[in-house]
Amino acid sequence: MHPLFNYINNYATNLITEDDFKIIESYFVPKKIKKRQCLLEQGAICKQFAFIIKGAMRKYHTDQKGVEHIVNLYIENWWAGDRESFSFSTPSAYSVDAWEDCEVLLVTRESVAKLTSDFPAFNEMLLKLDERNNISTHRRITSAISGTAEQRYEDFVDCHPYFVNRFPQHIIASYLGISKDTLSRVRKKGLQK
Amino acid sequence: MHPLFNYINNYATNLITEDDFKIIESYFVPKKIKKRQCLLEQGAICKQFAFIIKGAMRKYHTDQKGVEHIVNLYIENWWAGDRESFSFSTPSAYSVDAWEDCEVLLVTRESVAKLTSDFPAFNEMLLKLDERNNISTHRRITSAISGTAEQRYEDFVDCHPYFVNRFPQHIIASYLGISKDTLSRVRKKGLQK
DNA sequence: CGATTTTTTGAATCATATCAACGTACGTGG
DNA sequence: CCACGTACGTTGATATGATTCAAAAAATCG
Repeated sequence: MHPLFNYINNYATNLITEDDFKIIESYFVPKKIKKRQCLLEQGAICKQFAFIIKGAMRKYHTDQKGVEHIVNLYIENWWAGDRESFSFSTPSAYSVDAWEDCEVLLVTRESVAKLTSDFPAFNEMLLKLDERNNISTHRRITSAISGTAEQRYEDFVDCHPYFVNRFPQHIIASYLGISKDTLSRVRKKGLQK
Repeated sequence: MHPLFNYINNYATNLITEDDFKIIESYFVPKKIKKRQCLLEQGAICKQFAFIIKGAMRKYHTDQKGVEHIVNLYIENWWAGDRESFSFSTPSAYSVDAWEDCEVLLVTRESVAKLTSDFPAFNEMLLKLDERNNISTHRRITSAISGTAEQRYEDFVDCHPYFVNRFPQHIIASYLGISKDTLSRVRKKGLQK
């Protein structure tokens, strides 16, 4: 079955049929994104969200000094994009690019609005997605403000084991807000236990 | 007009009438919470969310060493509670208590479900609230992983000026994940500019 | 295989935490 | 109105965890 079909029905209580899904699917535009290619560039407006069928992506902010800070990591069955820019059509503070070659489905804000009103299941999915997102970012903040580098890495491994072997350490370090050198030492220390 | 009435219509596009609001209001239970009194205790299940009419509250996590980490601050026209525990009836990792004497309106999960299905405006409000929350926590994470203590305090003042004179510095320091001593020094430095 | 990316490691440095002491402000009860 | 306690803020000295930088080692990829 199509990953997006499963994804929607996974979240919804009023399941969609395969016929429904054909209509839903027609609102999405398939695209291949090569490694390092951008879906969104900092300063631009996020015109579409991407549902990842295959591959891995990252969202990052480049500061005044040119340093990239990884804000989110994404793999299959995740949505990639900048919500603020997408919803309000404001210039994004983030870039999104492919870390691996990707296959994604793109959807515009207008399509989302249409799908939301036509398909209760789609609406429900978005709701739960938002809820889940809220909860997980909340946890991430708790970890970020209260933990040491070591604790934060442990929390990360607990919450996102599927990222650990999918992204290199320096990317994960940036995601955690610590340096790659520190992460290397933290991991070494962890292994000795 | 009632603050909650304004709040809902502020977010909704299909406004509610005053008659609608009388029904909506009937689902809420008014309560006064004295300073330092808990709405939710860590380990308990969050049975209700509080809409704050008057006063200020905080949410915090107490770690193994007994140190409190402030996770959220709330004032008038904010919702206080732990979403994860509220939605999934799991023990909460957080406590919520009153920092000032408060007047709140309590609502249960069942009432929220009923209100959501009966009043599209209420549903819409919750959606936008979630969206707004997602965006602001996202910004907070960006600030937390990429900035120095000084930058993080500046971001905080930018985003939440109304908190600055409402909560003491040691509370704000904890919210930012820095020590009260460091915050004191950061502020001193800031004044000299 | 060579080229590139990623990881490791040590040494020096820096930012922040910690601790303790003191100063200040505020509110309450006498 | 004063005296006291409590909470809050500031400050210096010191400790510590994390960063930075540079270099080398290891892994990955075409």
